[in-house]
Amino acid sequence: MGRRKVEIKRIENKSSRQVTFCKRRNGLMEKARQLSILCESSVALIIISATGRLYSFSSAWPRSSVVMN
Amino acid sequence: MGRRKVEIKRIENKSSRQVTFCKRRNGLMEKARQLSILCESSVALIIISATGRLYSFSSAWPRSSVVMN
DNA sequence: AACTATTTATAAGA
DNA sequence: TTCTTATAAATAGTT
Repeated sequence: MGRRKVEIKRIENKSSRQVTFCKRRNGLMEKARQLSILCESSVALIIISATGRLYSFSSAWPRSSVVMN
Repeated sequence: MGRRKVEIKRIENKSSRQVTFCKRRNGLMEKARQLSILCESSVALIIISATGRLYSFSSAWPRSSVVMN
């Protein structure tokens, strides 16, 4: 969704790769949030950047879907 | 993204909630895959439906980002 | 960091 | 229900 259609392969240019990472990471987190709310589902998302930084999202995790031992 | 703008709140109608779950779940998984490839990042995604069915995606998880004990 | 042209996702409809 | 299409949303390249 942009000025050009992009192939899904590693973005070679470092700075545009970082910009894309930031934009798409935010987009993915928001979509995860929306899915959990719209469809009352549980969603967990973990992203680790190439530089080792961690980003995560988790909806509430209903106790009924978790087996307690 | 559709014929109408939708509010982000639980979809009351059961069948349209299921249809939306299927569409958005697929969309989210695909976006997760794209992010991991485009930006050489590690992405893990877990989705559990209201009926308890589990769906997941995980990119390759580089050994260098995992601490082995 | 903000903008906008364009692509992509998807809500309704067929 | 599987396919279509109008429209909303995301985002690639630009400023």
